[in-house]
Amino acid sequence: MTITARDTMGGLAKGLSVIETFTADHPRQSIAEVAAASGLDRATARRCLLTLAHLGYADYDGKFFTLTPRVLRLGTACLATMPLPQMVQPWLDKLSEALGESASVSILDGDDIVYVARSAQRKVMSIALMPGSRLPAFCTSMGRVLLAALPEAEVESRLRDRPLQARTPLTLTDPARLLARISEARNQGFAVIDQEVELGLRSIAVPIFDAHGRVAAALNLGLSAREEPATALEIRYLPALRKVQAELRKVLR
Amino acid sequence: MTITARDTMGGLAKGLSVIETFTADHPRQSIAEVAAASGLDRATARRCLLTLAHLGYADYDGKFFTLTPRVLRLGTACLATMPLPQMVQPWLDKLSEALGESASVSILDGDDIVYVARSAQRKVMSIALMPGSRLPAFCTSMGRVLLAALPEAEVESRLRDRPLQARTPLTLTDPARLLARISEARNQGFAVIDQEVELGLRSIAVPIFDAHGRVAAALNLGLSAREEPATALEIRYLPALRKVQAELRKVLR
DNA sequence: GTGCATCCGTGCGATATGTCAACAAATGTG
DNA sequence: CACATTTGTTGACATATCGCACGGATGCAC
Repeated sequence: MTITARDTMGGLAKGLSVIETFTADHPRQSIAEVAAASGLDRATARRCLLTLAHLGYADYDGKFFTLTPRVLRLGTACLATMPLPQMVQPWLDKLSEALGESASVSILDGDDIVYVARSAQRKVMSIALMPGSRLPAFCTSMGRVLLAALPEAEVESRLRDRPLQARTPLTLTDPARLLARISEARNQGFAVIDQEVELGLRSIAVPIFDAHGRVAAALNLGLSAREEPATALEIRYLPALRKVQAELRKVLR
Repeated sequence: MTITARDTMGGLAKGLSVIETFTADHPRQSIAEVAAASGLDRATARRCLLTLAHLGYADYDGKFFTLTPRVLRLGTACLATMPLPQMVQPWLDKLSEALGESASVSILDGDDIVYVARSAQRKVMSIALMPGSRLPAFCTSMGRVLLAALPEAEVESRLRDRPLQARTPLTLTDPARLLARISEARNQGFAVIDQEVELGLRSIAVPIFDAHGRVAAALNLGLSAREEPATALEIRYLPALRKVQAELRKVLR
């Protein structure tokens, strides 16, 4: 079935894009700012914003709009519909407790990985990660593992199309070398990252398969960078990850 | 300024209500199911759903729709715009580490408290709480403290209007007694809950004030229920909470 | 104050879209 | 298999809404 203009609602698309214009850099916006950021006409942006305010998704002080926590319902509605988080959470808790490190599960959404479950132990990252948090896929261990599950050509075009922004001096940004690392992850069945997201942080990830053998998500451990070489992570942590991977493979879908 | 029909966008309101029909109980819905749940005409629900699918907020297999992680962006957009989580996170981390217990900050949204930041230690609750998670205000320590900041008449009408569902045999559901406990929280400046949310779980909360003296949020500690009487929590944990409360009062807004 | 710039709210014609009804296909039922 | 029910889709019409343009308000520089 082909989608025609008759089958869609422009107003909804516009309103959602308005919500997405609110970022950490632009938490309070006037009508004109939202219009500029979303590419909508001011009159249209105004209608979207007033509608959001009327429904309780936004506050309006007569000059600026801000989003309200009500918007969070939309996101939690989504998380709640995913069976994955609830299935993996007990395993994450066991894993992180046994190893004394933070364990997480994420899935791919566009160019980002999205955390869907997490069991945090001591803090090694400067920012607090939580379900819903996003990180670029290309420089994270879970991202590499998830990208490795896609067709190679797809990955290649993705890496070429978007600018890859280095987050630390160690971040790999060369598409060719990234592709090589992703291939390596595909062949080995795991990925190790050494301080490419944040200095002092290493991580190791494995894919999570469902019963059909499809990649459903990625599981990782976040570790502080020590003196031992990054390759030691594989020996020390991979067996535990593989064990959870095998268990989840039995129960998923 | 009064809001007229000319100033709003029906399509946006309908689309958002469609998103909210997706819950843990209804993760996969057909057009007719969404129409019934949202009260929209089938044709209208269909347009909303096709639009969401077209924009990548939903998947469609020809029969059922599901939400995609892209919807999470809406929620995280909201969390990212809130200055509070980032301001309080370091304090939460310090507090939870020093006491070895989980600390959280939440705000009020309607009848629910919404977690906006959390630093988890050992697990005492059966469900994983995270930023964006919701619990009913009336039976939580943070909820009591936040309700105490509202006008008494407002609280009274809220407690009367909604049915108060007991979560454990210990949950208070009598409006009059709840009002008394909320008044107590207002007078004392803190609230203690003993296994009203979940058996085995106690918690103590204080309000977080901004520099103007307005209640900006609530801060709590989640504790496992032990043999000591619940009143002992006050002596053991209140000083640390008061300290963070005082520090945050200086830096907020 | 004047001129300039920006922003908000509003009126209007053109278009998009909601509502309702009808219909065909799918599904359930005896 | 015949029948009743539900579901997805389409068409037509009334209405909502878009995008544009204008006027008034506000703030700023000089």
